[in-house]
Order: sequence, then C-alpha cells, then structure tokens
Amino acid sequence: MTLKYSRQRQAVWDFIRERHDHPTASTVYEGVRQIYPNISLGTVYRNLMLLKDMGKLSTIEIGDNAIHFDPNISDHEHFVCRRCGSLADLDTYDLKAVRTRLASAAAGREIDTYSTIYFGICRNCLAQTTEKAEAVEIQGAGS
Amino acid sequence: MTLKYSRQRQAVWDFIRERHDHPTASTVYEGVRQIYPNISLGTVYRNLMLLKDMGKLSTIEIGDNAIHFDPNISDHEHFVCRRCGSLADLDTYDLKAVRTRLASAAAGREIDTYSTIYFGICRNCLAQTTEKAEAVEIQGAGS
DNA sequence: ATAAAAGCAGAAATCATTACTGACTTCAGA
DNA sequence: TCTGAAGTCAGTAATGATTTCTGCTTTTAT
Repeated sequence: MTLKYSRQRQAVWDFIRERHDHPTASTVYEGVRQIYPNISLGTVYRNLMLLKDMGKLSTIEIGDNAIHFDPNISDHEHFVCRRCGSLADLDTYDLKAVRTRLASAAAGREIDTYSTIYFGICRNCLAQTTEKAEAVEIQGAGS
Repeated sequence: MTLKYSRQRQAVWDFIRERHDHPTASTVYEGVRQIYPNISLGTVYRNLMLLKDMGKLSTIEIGDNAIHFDPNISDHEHFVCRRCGSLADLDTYDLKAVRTRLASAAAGREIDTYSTIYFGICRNCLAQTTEKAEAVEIQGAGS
C-alpha cells in the first residue's frame, strides 16, 4: 500500500511530463522503451493509472478507442482534428461563469467534473487543404 | 450502395427510437433478440453505424469503454453518474451564445462539433447516499 | 419470375486494456 | 550492512468491445 520508488514509474512520468500532445499508453510505452527496452506495456498502464490516482495526470477520451494521458490537470479544453486525429490544448481564458451557467442545467444532481471536446480541422490540416485546392486548380477545371 | 430495407435494421431503429437512456450495442442486441432471436451482434453494430451515417443517431462516449447510441441528434448535453454509470440528457436551454464564446478560443482552426459531458452523482444515487448515511449513524459512532 | 446487389448469421480476428504469476526491488528496522 | 515484508516488474494470458470475413438469404429493379 505504501508507494515505493521505481525507475519505471519515474521514466513514465519523465516522458509524459513535458509533452503537450497527450500521448496514449502505446506512445508512452514506445518512448520509455528507448530507455528501458524491457519495460512491459502492463507496467506502463499500471503506472499511468497510478499517476492518475495520485492526481498527477488526467485522462481524455476522444473516441479513437484509446485513452490519452495529460500531465496538465488544470481546467482546460481540448481540440481534436477530425482529419489527422491530433489532440491539442485550446488557449483558454476565464470560463468559470460559462461553466457555472452550463452546470446549473443539472439541477438535483451533483456535478464534480465535466469534459468538453471540440472536433474540427487543425491549423496544419487547414494549411494542407489550401495547398491541395491550389494543386487541383492547376490541373484543370474543378466542379 | 443502394440502401435496402431489412427487418433487422427496422427492429434496431424501432428499439432505440423511443429510448432516452442511450443504450450500447449490447443492450440493443439483447433488446432486438426478443423479436429476432437469431440476430447477430455484428448486424446490430452495422445497422447502428448505418443509422449514424444516415444522420438518425448520434454516438456518445463516456469513458466506460462502450459506444452509446442516441436517437436524439439535436444539440444537447449529457450527464453521467459516477456511481451507477447511468447516462441521461440534461435539461437544456439556449446555449448558443455560450458556445460561440467557447468556440472562439479555437482561433485558426475550424470547429464543426464538440461534446460536453458532465460527471457526478445522479438523483437516484444521491437519494441512496442519504439512506446509507442514516443507516451508518444508527450503527454507532462514525469517524 | 429472376438475378444482381445488399444484408445476414455465425465465427474468427483485432486491439486496447486488465489480470495473473513467479521473480525482482525497495526500504524500514535490526 | 543485513533481512524480509511489501511493492513492482516482465511476460503472458485473458477480457471485452468492435470489426472483418464468408457463404447463404432477402430485397428489389426489370
């Protein structure tokens, strides 16, 4: 029950701490394997969940059949690109009033958390769309 | 490519149409089996996804490792009970202004949809909590 | 009525996640 | 420093939701 130090947990935490792309367990596994080639996926999962229980990570699910782990545990919103699947933080500002108002719709219940995810096309993909559109135009008449 | 009528798809649609509890594929499967005992889970999945592609259903993921299907395709919010896992609609009102303001945080991207899910304790579970607290008090001194 | 095309049932395959197990570490106390 | 109880690990098997595959059935345009 007492939490003991482990190199593996440390490595998982070191790997994920500075990332802003909210990797999945598989990505963390591949990353930590660069340092500990024998680490097992089960160990990665166990430690990620442990870190979550410790309150050092939060999890996000965006419908891609994988749990994403985020070292940012403060209130913030996420953006998912429908095209490339990338997951990124949105720049946020004070949304407390907005949230209170939204939450008031839940009268009679106790709300402790909520999650909001936006889906759309990210900046990178939007740029590629423009390039593609131009290329098509060069080829000939579009519809 | 042309969509043909099928009793199975009709049964899936009939089953889910009037429900407000956003069942999973398994629940739909069990329900439709009452009418077509030989229907297969694969058929249920295929038709649910078809109905989604047709725009007659929307899907919700609440982190319970299952897709929930909702015949309500209009904009609305959901509430998930952390205790019993139940999923319910929240009473909503005009949130357009709120949403516009939230969405503006996504400058430079194109947002087409987003999802907001609230987590907490539902009315039923809150009632049970009260009962339990009383029972404990009768037993003796709590901490 | 007929046959091409869509659908189906049942079974097998995927894939993320979890559980299990016997062998290591960690670390508090002697 | 030594020791052993408890926490961890690697590797592997199990789970469970969803998807795919295949040969047979139903639907429907003609």
